Amino acid sequence: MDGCLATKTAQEVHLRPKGARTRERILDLAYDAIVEKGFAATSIEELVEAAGISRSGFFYHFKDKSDLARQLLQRFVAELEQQLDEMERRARELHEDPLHAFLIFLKLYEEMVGDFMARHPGCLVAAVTYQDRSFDPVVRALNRDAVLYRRGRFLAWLEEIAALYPLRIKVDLVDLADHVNVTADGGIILSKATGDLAALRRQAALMRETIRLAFGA
Amino acid sequence: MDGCLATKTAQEVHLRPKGARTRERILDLAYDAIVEKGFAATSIEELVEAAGISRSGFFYHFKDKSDLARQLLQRFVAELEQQLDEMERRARELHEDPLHAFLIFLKLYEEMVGDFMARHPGCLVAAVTYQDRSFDPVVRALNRDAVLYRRGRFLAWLEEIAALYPLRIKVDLVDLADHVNVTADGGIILSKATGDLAALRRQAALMRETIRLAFGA
DNA sequence: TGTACATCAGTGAACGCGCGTTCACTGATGTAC
DNA sequence: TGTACATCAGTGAACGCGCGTTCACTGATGTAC
Repeated sequence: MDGCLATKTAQEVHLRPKGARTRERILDLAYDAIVEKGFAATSIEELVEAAGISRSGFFYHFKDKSDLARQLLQRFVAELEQQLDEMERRARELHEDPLHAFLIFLKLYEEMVGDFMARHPGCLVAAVTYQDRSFDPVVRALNRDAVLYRRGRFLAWLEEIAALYPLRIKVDLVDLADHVNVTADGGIILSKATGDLAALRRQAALMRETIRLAFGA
Repeated sequence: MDGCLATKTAQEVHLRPKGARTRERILDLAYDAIVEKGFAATSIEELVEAAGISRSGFFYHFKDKSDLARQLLQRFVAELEQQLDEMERRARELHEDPLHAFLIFLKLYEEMVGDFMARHPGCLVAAVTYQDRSFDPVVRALNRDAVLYRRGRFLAWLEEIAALYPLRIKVDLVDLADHVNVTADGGIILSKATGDLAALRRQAALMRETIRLAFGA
């Protein structure tokens, strides 16, 4: 979850072959539309119209509508993981101690979600999760694996911390790891539902505070 | 959000007029379907087939598909508020002190979400929020107001507490109030995405712990 | 450098299906006198 | 208690539209010799 937070890496867009550019444009349009109104309510017609190609041009790039969903989620998950990797790298660089590094990471995370809502209409993971049965089993499995992977990422880090700092509250580390994702997903829903775009960031800040307190820092 | 957590009050079902019973059955079926695959992907055809009536019978009970959404959300919000009222009443009854009453309330809340996932496929508020543009403005406004109402409910209680107990962490009370909802929504997404149905309850327990620590109890 | 062929990135027309919605009608139940 | 009428809770057939998908074709670009 929080899966939600990847940004577009639009670099060197003009050097890529034409077909890849069109494909990316369709994926961008599909992302926004799906997160706004759902997968079933997003028609191929509206996407190709916005992309400026014909309906059959779509089927040159995607086998069918399910294929669009699959490619979309794959790209999204890859970009997010890359971004988290980069943030973890920077945080670890700035502090040797795993707890302080994690708190720096969460500060970066907070900043990331800060402008996230300003740029994105929502979170693809939440959208997929909430229209589960609209997607084929491959997409559903992809989604589940991505969530579990992030759980594992944070859990490993938290175990490192717990080896050095005693936990001050009665909580399983798995749940603390999930809490990072839960805050992002729930925060995005809160922001979307209320229209208070800054709410997500404030929830991320509260989450960071919770982690800090959990280890008594 | 957490809006998600209402249960059906199926009492005296046999005393109500026939039409009302059919209408309720359609609403129940629509709820499950919408939360599973989304509003646009849920067809009137499948609902009436499952309900055992004809397609035109549907339009006797609902003006159009938007009307179904409106009635559904209205019923859902009303049931949830009623349930929260009841839980607050019981909690306040068990302890005079607002902080301890709130912690009792959160324990009840935790229990409620505990079997929630076992009985429900998801949360209507999250579903509506994530297919925002599939719904008409009335439904969207209804959704926003319901979320803000719950924010207000928890905020008032937290202010009562804060007048007696100093806050131990640097957080706005509004964000702490939102945190209750955020945990529910995010937790449901986590549970749905991973298939780990107990995850939601554990997140609720963590949230309670956070509130407890925030006031240094 | 020129020609032959292959691949890329599409077009345009057509398809059948399922969807939301309407409309004229109906049989069962409730109510007034 | 019986009859007249109204309302309730639907049925069945038909509608047009938009959707996802297919198919035969094409003009531009890239590659081999």
